[in-house]
Amino acid sequence: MAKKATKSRKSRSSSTTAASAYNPSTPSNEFCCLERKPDRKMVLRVKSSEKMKRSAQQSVVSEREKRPKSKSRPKSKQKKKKTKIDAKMPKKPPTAFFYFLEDFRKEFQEQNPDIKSMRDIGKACGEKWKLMTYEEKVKYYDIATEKRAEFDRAMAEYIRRKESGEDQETEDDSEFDE
DNA sequence: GGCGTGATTGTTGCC
DNA sequence: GGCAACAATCACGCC
Repeated sequence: MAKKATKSRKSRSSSTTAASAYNPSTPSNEFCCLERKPDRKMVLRVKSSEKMKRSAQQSVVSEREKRPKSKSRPKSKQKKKKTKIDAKMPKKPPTAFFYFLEDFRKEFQEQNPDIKSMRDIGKACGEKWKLMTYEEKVKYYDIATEKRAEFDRAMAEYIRRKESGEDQETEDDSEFDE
């Protein structure tokens, strides 16, 4: 069954997410984010694209393989989102894989016009991704890194506005029940 | 008509 | 450190 963490984590993630873990005073020209430690202290964590790319190389070895292929997570819970998250809160930027998926989908549909299911495309894309070299992937990581930097700035701005009370209306708006 | 599902990997937040 | 949620996409199914 679903672990108890699932529920609590879920509710937490929808209310806190990156927003609460964000420090608006954080310089946004660098890749930074805050990590909340168990002692509730915020620790600045600097993330460079280099680190991302390094992790990318590791992922080529497919760390994901440790995870059960499919049905690893209850999909029924996955798409819950769209809940009471602030509508003005920036969305999580897509990962490098998702940018590749965009390209791949177009190609795949050209070559296989009869296959339209994202399930099949996702599978094929995942396999292709694993076969790709780091050099092939790096451009997508670059895009993802850029987008994340944008997300950082947008989030900082969002937090600033929220703290200054500019977004109080939206807060009210997004707080329907639950 | 509208919403949830499924399939993928990467990233992040929290315990 | 490990696990779960969420990011995009869209045909299809169900209510």
